[in-house]
Amino acid sequence: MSELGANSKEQLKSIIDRVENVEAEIKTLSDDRSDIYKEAHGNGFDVKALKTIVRMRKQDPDKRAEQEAILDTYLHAMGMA
Amino acid sequence: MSELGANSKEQLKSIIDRVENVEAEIKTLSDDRSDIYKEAHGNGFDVKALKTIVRMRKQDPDKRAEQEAILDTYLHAMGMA
Amino acid sequence: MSELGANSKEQLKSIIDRVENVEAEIKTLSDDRSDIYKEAHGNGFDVKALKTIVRMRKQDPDKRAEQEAILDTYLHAMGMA
Amino acid sequence: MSELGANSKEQLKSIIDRVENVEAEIKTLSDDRSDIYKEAHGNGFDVKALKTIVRMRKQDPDKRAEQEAILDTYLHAMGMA
DNA sequence: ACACAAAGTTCGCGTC
DNA sequence: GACGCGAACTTTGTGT
Repeated sequence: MSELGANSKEQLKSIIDRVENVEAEIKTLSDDRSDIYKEAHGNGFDVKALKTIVRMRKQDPDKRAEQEAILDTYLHAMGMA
Repeated sequence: MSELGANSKEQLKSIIDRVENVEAEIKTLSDDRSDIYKEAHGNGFDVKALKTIVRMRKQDPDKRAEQEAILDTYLHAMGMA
Repeated sequence: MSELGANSKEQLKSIIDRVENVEAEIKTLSDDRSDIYKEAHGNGFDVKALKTIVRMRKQDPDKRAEQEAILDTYLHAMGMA
Repeated sequence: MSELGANSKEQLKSIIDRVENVEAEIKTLSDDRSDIYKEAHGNGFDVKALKTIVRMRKQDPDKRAEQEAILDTYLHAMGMA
């Protein structure tokens, strides 16, 4: 099997290293988020609902309204609304 | 319909705010990672292969722990430990 | 290292085999479901909304109402409703 | 608000019905799997270890495919194939 | 009841 | 823009 050139080898190592570094940082922040939710839960908040709020605020309002309209149409057709 | 007291309301806003802040940071880092892959692609690397490498390096330690866990717990289950 | 008795060995093989068989059947059905959604999509339906309907019909109405109430409270407190 | 025509309404009900049927079958099989593990547990097997074995057997082929994919695509990326 | 682990589901990206 | 792949999130089960 062929060998990698020295330059490519160094490049490869560097890429992997940089990716793993940012992923480690992401992991830290993700843990921070978990801690916030845990604290909120300790203060009596419903975590599931909190996550729903965050998700809704991320969505584009127009897109959201459109999805809602489709869902309503289907719900109505199914006799669920 | 149930109302939140002024304190809870502030707490709620604070929680959402903190979560959105960490998620913004996560987004930044996630974009950084994408950029690294973009650059690597520009240098002739196959991004899919790079991601596979990163994933495998992450799984290797887990895999090793799993192997040991199997031996331990399974031997125990069979009454040999 | 200890050896498994012949009986236990056969039992073990049987267990693994039976589990893998049911998992194969589950996979088949899961693929069938995907096909149904794919066909629905081809007929102009919004798959995301369809899945929402299915999920809602699975939920206990009382539980659902309770979750809705909490969410409404939070939404109101955040000035989103 | 938008209404569904009679045909679409019937189509919709049919889709939901078919999905719920396959999901019911999936649920049955999933329960079967649980029963197998319950029975195994009654015979002295460690369920967690059994699940680990099943999971590893599932991952092994993936892993092998991954190894080959790495070689192929990575060599290609490095201009060696 | 809580925390941790695993399964299943959903979302987004790159590809064709 | 349809599709498949891989990652992220949600939810369910389990052990403490």
